[in-house]
Amino acid sequence: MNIFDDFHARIAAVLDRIAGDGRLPKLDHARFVVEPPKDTTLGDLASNAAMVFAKEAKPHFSSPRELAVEICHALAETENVASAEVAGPGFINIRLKPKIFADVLRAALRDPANFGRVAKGRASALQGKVNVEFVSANPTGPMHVGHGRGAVFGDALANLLAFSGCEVTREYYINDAGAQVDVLARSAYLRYREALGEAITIPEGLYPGDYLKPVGAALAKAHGKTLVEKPESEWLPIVRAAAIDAMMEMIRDDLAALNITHETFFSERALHEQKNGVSDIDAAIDWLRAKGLVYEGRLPPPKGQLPDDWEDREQTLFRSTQFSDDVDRALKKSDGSPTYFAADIAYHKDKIDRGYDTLVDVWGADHGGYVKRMAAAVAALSDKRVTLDVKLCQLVKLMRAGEPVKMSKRSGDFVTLREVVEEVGVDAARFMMLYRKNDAPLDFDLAKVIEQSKDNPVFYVQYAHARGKSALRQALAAFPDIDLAAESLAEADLSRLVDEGELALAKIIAQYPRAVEAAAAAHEPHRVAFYLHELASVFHSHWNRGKDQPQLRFVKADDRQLTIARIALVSSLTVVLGSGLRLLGVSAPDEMR
RNA sequence: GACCCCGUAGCUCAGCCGGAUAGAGCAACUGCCUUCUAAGCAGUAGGUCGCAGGUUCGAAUCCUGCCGGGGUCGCCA
Repeated sequence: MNIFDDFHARIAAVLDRIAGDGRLPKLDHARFVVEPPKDTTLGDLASNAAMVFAKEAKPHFSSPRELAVEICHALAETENVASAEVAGPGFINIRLKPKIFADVLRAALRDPANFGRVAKGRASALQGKVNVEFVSANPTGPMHVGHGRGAVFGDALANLLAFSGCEVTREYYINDAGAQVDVLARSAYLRYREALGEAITIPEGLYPGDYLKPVGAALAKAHGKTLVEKPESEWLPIVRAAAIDAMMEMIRDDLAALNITHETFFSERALHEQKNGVSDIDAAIDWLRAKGLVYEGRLPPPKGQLPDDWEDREQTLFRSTQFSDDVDRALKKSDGSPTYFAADIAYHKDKIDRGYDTLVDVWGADHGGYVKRMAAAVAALSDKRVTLDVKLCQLVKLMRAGEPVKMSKRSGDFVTLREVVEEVGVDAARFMMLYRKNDAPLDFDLAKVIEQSKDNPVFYVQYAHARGKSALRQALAAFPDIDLAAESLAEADLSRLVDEGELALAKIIAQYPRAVEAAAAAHEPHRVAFYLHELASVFHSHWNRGKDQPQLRFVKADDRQLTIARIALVSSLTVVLGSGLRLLGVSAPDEMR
């Protein structure tokens, strides 16, 4: 139940009726909004409908206010409207009867799992099949904190979209082709020889981390000394495959520690494999070539700093400029092998062929320069049917009590994601990474996120949930026979909720469906985190009023019916906190210990 | 040189498909614990929304140009 949707529809109906009289043209209802007013004393809902359509209304309405007046008159006749007034240049401010908020609470209590879910067919952006590709860390070592941010972001976004009616696939693109997995293989090979008793030194350019030791040991166990005698061309594919498998297993474990699982793992290497003499990459390039979007040509040298080894040469190019990229992009390296971009084209073509309507790619900010060409490729490959939304996650700066944590990748002395999760816990790690817009840098303070105080938003929101549950326990202690089940509380006489603090809580609970929908449509999970923080704040505030005014406390030992009504309110609060935290992948504890 | 992101309170950031007096947390200051968990709450103070133009009835929000910070810039992934 979304009261904002409800009134959007009511206003749309009024506009249609006026249009039926010939006093307005057919209007695009998506242009106006119904939202909470800036100042809650103005009412419960506000709409800009009359102002947005001022131009269209001009022939029959001398001012936006005049149109607003007519809309208000019509709305005042509809259910649960206490008043509808025009304000300022033509705002429509609506005050609702408390009954509608009681209805909202009942909706939350009767179907806790689905409260806030976006109604089917509501928003066109929230339908169909969506592929969320995230993490896609190279399988060359353990995940670090930056990977973790993209991981948590992608996972929460997938949760949100699934909750909002999309059919969602979580996907991981394994970069298991190219030079760096060969480097991985050579590094693992050294560890293999080490496991056989050789003394090794790891040269510059190979991966020095200890995490390859078990891979070497496993290889030694499986192959004995047989690989030592083979030339690199023979051992490399064997070692590489084993090392990639081991790295992916490690990465999956790292992700599992954050409660993240992907439905699909897609191998880049598979795109390079020849089937009947043709790879998927060849096929994708041919497909584009048939559309006239691939040609042989020369690229101007990059401006600014010219690479040392720049050589002007003819190459295979994709006409990404036809899809508003800045230059056409190379598809083949100088040795004739496909570029990373060419593989990515084949990969995205595969996703499009699998029938997705929307593709979301979650990348690190250092890939920003890659967005335009990928968007161009998806537009070309799908004839502009499929939209690609690339979400760039900015860097995470790891801090400890205000001081940056020193990290040096060179010495292998960097803090892994796993270490962070083990230190602060899944809940804190996830919440803090989502309590920031994805394109803003994030300071992650290891000391602060485990602090149990209101300064820590994770704790603050979880504490609100625990506090709510505590109130339910207290109610049961006072009235051992009451039924705390949500569906029973839904039958409470909610007209007993008349205090302004109680109503304020009900009103913000009523905003949950709107917050979820907006977050999902914008692909911005952080909005849910901020909403929950605000909800918690309203709750803590009301709770504390009970200190000076005992009659406002949730449990009234001398008034069973009032207690049940208030407990119903608290229960719907925990429903919403639980629902929102679940979307973020953060637990909602019944008590804080 | 080009492209992308960012610039909002002392600090960290919300708000941005235009809407009413620009918000929160921290830090500062003042109050509230014989408690349904003070692990919290109430209040005070703090702003040329980087600068300058433009569009509009209306701009933190959209457009243009600057300034500052970060990122990226044939074959890396």
